[in-house]
Amino acid sequence: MNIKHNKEDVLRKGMELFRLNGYHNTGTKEIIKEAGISRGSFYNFFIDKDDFGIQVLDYYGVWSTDYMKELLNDTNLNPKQRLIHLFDLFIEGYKRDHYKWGCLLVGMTQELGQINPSFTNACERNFESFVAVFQACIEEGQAAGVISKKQDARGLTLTMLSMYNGALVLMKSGMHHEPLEAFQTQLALILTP
Amino acid sequence: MNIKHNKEDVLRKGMELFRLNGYHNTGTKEIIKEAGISRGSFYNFFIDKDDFGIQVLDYYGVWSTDYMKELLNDTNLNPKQRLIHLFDLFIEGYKRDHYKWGCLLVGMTQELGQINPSFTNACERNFESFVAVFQACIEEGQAAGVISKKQDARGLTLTMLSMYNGALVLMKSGMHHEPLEAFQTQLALILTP
DNA sequence: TTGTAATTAGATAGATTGGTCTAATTAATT
DNA sequence: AATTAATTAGACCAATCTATCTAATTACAA
Repeated sequence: MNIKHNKEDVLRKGMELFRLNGYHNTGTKEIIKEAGISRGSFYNFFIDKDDFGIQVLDYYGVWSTDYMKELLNDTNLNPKQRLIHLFDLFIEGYKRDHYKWGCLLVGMTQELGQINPSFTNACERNFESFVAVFQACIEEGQAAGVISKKQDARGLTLTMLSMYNGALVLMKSGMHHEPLEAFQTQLALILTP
Repeated sequence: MNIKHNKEDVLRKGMELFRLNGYHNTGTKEIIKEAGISRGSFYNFFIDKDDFGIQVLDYYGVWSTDYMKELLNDTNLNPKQRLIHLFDLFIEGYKRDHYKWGCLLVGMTQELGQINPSFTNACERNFESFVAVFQACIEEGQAAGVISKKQDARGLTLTMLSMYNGALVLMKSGMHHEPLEAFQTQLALILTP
């Protein structure tokens, strides 16, 4: 028997398409086709495309933070090493897929930020989840004396996330690996006490 | 007599609208109306919307780098101070306009990166212009011993640009001033030798 | 002034989009 | 087996978008 197509499959496929091609460049037609469901089912699951978009954002947020939490709980490494390891893994993944992915939150913020307040809220909400996860690790590292205290935990987290998101943008613009490498180099510098 | 509406006015208005609302969220209808020209004139100036989009990107690149060069030639300040001053001014501007602007290159990269190779090229080309301008200043600062040499000039430039672009994304997502402040704090740290 | 070029408003075409609806089929439940 | 619920394909609609075209007007140059 075939595996049943459920709501989560559609969300995952939508996440994939939006990350690759953006929100407006992905039609409901394509989502439906790629997810292998019918038009009727799509509009049973979701009120409209915007509703779907926001659910995709939240799905992406949970999907990402779950993985991040997992990596940042690796007690074989100290907090600083965990962060570096996490980004090493992420960047490896981008490289493997020829730098075609990007961060969905970055893309959606840019594309829909000023348009629809629901999207703005969803972007900020999920960015704040990212911040929370990273900040916990940085606080632990600062307390243990393995992460620099030159900037407070929240500020250092925002800096690190900014640096990473910005590097992904440069990567996607066609520079590929170089900005990621610069990020890795500088990350080690700013984390070191 | 009224000031004549020329091609440059349309480019400037397009730049403004694309920065505010994105490429797909801005119709030719709106561009034409806001620029105060006729439909016919628009398609006399530009082959199609994509052609217009790319010319807007290059216009934004020149417009930005011109201003950046001007600020980075202020010999009353040393190179490090010039960079900090430049970002202070930019951030002041964002604040004054209630954080509604963003970087056009970031937005276009995200929205059209994987879609149209002409756009990808235009984004990378203009990002490289930014890099060239910043890198010259950083090299000067490193040679003069007022900017850190922990990372090479190109790497430090990419890092700084990433950090800034990423902070703008967080800003636009609704966090407003906080990520910008974190950026300013960390910028001083990474530039200091 | 006359003739040429540029610009205008706006109708219109053609394609695509998001979203609804229906009638048939499949799956689940009692 | 009988009944109810879920899902399907795809026709369909209204709105929107890019782009073209026309006919009238304006600006400019000889």
